[in-house]
Formats: sequence, structure tokens, C-alpha cells
Amino acid sequence: MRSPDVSPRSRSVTLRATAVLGAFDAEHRTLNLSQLSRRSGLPLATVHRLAADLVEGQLLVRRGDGRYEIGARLWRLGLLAPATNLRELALPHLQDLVVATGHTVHLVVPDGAGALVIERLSGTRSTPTRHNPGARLPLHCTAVGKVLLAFAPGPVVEEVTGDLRRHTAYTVTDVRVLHRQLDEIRRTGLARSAQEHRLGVSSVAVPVHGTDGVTAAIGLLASLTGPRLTGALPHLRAAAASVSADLLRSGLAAPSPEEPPAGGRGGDGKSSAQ
Amino acid sequence: MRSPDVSPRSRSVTLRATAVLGAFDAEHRTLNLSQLSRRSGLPLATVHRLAADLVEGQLLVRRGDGRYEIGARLWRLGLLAPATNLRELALPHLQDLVVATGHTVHLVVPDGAGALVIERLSGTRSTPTRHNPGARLPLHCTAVGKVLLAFAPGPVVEEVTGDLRRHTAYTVTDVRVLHRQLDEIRRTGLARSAQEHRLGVSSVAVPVHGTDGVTAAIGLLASLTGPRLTGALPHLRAAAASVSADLLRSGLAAPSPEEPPAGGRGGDGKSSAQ
DNA sequence: CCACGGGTTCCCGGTGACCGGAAACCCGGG
DNA sequence: CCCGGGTTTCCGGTCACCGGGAACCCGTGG
Repeated sequence: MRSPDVSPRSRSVTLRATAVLGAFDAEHRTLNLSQLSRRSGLPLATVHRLAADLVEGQLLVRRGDGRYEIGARLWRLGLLAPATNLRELALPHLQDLVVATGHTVHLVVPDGAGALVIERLSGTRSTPTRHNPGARLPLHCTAVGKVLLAFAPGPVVEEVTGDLRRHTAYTVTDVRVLHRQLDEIRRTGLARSAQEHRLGVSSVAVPVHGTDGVTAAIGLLASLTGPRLTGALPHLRAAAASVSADLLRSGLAAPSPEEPPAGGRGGDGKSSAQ
Repeated sequence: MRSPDVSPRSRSVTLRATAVLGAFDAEHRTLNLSQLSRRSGLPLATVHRLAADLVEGQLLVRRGDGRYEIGARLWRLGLLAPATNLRELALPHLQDLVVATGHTVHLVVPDGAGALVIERLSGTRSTPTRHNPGARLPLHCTAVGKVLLAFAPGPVVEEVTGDLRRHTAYTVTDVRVLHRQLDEIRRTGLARSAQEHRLGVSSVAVPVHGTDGVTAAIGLLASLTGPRLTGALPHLRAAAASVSADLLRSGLAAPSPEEPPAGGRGGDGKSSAQ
């Protein structure tokens, strides 16, 4: 489970294809065939064939210059992930928050031992920006991360506290101290991080409550030189409350539109478009 | 090439796997095994195996109740699509636009004979909302669509004008009239649609200029009962100009970070994480 | 001019992964 | 208890996949 290698001796074709897709990341959004081969660990001839199939299936696109990139079809499929529900629902409130405070806003959900950035908004000004949607943040040294950690299941807490990696001189690496902070967070419903992840950047965050406990966190970022965050706290809490309310109201993570009775014959074969 | 059926006699395993993914759409974000089988047109046993592989590859996730949904991995991969570049770049300006006008904003790009919605923002109020990111809009009866159509290559124009489907009583179905409108759009850089797509909804849109011509369109939506759109035009034009400027400045759709010299040996094998 | 290197495409014989019908299993409802 | 829908497992035949290797393309520099 620790192996960073994604494609050692993948028996199944599907896994190999997945390995090809996995060759793409934030720093490599377009790759030529050879790069694809090297980064996926698959022989050139093999990846040539697989990539051709993926292009035919529209998951990849081959540009004029021969490089591959993620296709619109894959993009659209990704939008069907549950993360999108949360995003759509929260977006208006996040916008209000940006407008009201002028700070950069993060919406994150737990993802293993990390925090997955679902959305990041910042005004045209006021952007110490980084960490676009899709990025992962550590749990122990960001405000949003700490919120999630404070309400995370035991195993996750253990995994995280087992490796408190230092990011800056301010990163909390003492398990004791961290646990005290987590207690405080559970008590107050507010987490802080002062330059613990990046120098010059502070943040505050609050939990978002779903049907089963804390399912997300909303945070504000500010550079030390800009306006302080304290004044924004009421807005932050209000936004989180609104999102939680909408979340519960919409019964997310719930049964979902359950297939219609399907009276007649087979009835499911092929029908709707997006 | 015309067959609407996506998975009739797909030779390659990869295409079958793609067909499984294709079983998901906006109305079917979670599916159980049988639905997956029916919607993908593949035998139960086959889809059972393929889905298991996809789950292992993290493209799908199997929930506690046995249903499948799009996995976070796939979501993140999708974010690597070029559409995301445009979105990130445009987002701040779109927000300003929402704040300044109170209307709902659409950012779309051409996709075959349709318009692909890249982003849709609306204030907490003022939301006749529909058409989330990932949705496709027709080119002949929406403001954003007409903008793209006005600057689209010949074949696309032919395909679209060959089938001017009526959506409401106001839809323009006369090719002559449409062409006159397109001329006007090219002249003025502004497109309108008054209830041509949905009753009670009007829209205006302007083009966004990239390195090679018009690469996107930004539009405003308003219900008939709400405030008029005319007052918002200057803001709309300003936003589009800002996005165009950022787009050209960042040299998008351009070479992209070109692999570093790669001096030493093989050098590309395996390295970065998101 | 040709040699060279990196990327890409094509070929092809061997074999093991894939296929999918069928049967067993599970479970809630009547 | 049986029934029906969904899910999982089994298994032998065969065919699609595999990937080394060679040919091809093209810009570079000697």
C-alpha cells in the first residue's frame, strides 16, 4: 500500500490504461508518446497502442503536434464525481464570502491522510494564490487540514501524527501540541494556522457538517501584509453554516435519485444525454 | 462513423472500459452493477470484471451500498484538461462580473457542434440557474452559442444550420435570419438571445479572443422578470477584455512548459506528485 | 552531403488474459 | 416457504494483447 509505483506488473489491460492516464499530473498536462511511456513505466509499443485506444474513447486527445492531453470527455466524466455536488452547492456562499472579506477561500474534503481542495476562490485583488482545485494539502499544518483532522477517524489521525513533516519553522511537529490544538478546535469549531505551511501565509478554517459528521472544511487565507483575518470570522462561520444547511437540506450522500420504478420492459438500456 | 451506439462491437478492452465509464451521466451519477451493465450494453459478468478493475485503478469507487460512482482520482485527472486552464484564468473576472451585475454568468468553449459550459456562476440571489459546468448548449439559440457560431469554421456552421431545432416559439429556425444575426455579431461583437432556448430567459454574450481567434464566449443570463441586461453590457465587455488579455498574456494553447532539457540519463521516469 | 539521435509508427508470432454463459449465492418481500 | 432481482464466482476456448525490433521521419550538426 505504500508503493509509489502505480504500474509494476499490472495484469489487467484496464490497469495499464489507468497507468497511462496516471502519467499526467499538474506539472505534466501534455505529454508526447515517449514521455507517456517513461512516466507510465510501460513499453513504447504498448503505450502507443493504449494511448490510441484512449484517444478513440475520447479520454485523451492528440494535438496537432503529436502530444497527448486530457480530453473533454474525461473532464466531463470527472465532473460527475461527488465532489462536484458539494462544489455546486457551496459555490454561491463561497462567493459571498470572498466578496464580504476579500480573502482567498478554500473548500476542502478529507481524502485519505490529506485534504483535497474542491474549490478555491479569490478576488481579482487579494490573491496570494496557490493550490488550485485538485491539489492536496497536508492535514497537520493548514487550518482546513486541522479541522478535518480534529474530526477524522482514529486510523487517519494516527497516520498523520506518525509523520508530522516540517514545512516551515512554524510547523507544529510535537504530537502533544497538535493534540491540544485539535481539542481546542473541537471545542471552538475554529482552526488556525500561522505560517505553518507557507511562510507569510496565515489561515483560519471552520467545519462543514453533513449528514454524517464533518464532511468538509472552509478556510480563509491571508498574507501577513494584508488585512487581518479576525474581522472575517463572522462571515466565515455564517458561510459554513449556510453550506451545512444546504448540504443537509439537499440530503447529499443520501440515496440519490433512485432509478424510476421501471415498469415496462427492460427499460434502462440507453436514453439520456447530459 | 455515424453510429450513435458507443459500444456495439468494441474490440479493445480499453474501449469497453470507456463504455463502462460512459454509462455515467448527469442524471446517473451513481449506478449499481446491473444498471452499469444495461447502460453500457456489456454483459453482466464482463462489466463486473471491468468495474472491479476500474475501482482498483481508482477511477471508480464502490460505495457501501454496492453502487459505483466516479472516483476522486478521475475527478482530479479531469481537472488536468485544458478547460481548467481557461477556467482558472477567467474565474476572478467572472466573479467580478457577477458581483457587478447580479446576473448569472456562463463561460463556454466550442465543442464540436455545441457549446461546452466551462463555468457557471450566479449570486446567492438572482439564479434562474441551470446548465452546470460540463453541460452542452446548442449553438443556434443561445447568446454564447451564437458568438461561437459567428466565428466557427465552415463545416461546423453547415452542420448547425442544417438542423435548426426549435426549442421555444422564439427559436430562430430560418437560416437566412440566423446568418444575418451572425453578421451582426461579427460586426458588433455582441450576441443576444431572447427566450430562444428557454421561455422566460434572455441572454447576451461576447467573444473571448485567444491566440488563434475566438476561443470562448462569456454570457449573462436574466429572467424576464428581473433587472434588464442592457445595463450590464459594459461590465460584460470589460470582463471579456480582461479574460482575453490574461489569455494572450499567459500564452495559453501555446507550446506549454516544454520538457526541461533533460541532461543526464533517461531522466523522466517517475517524479512529481500533484 | 551524410551520420546521428530522438521520436513515432508498424509488424508479427506466441500465449496468457479476457470473455461471457451459466450456476450458485444473497436477501428482502409476500 | 418460494420468488425475483441483484451480485458473485467459475471455467475452458480463443482471440486480442503484448512488446521486441525494425523501419520511418525529421531536425541538427559535423
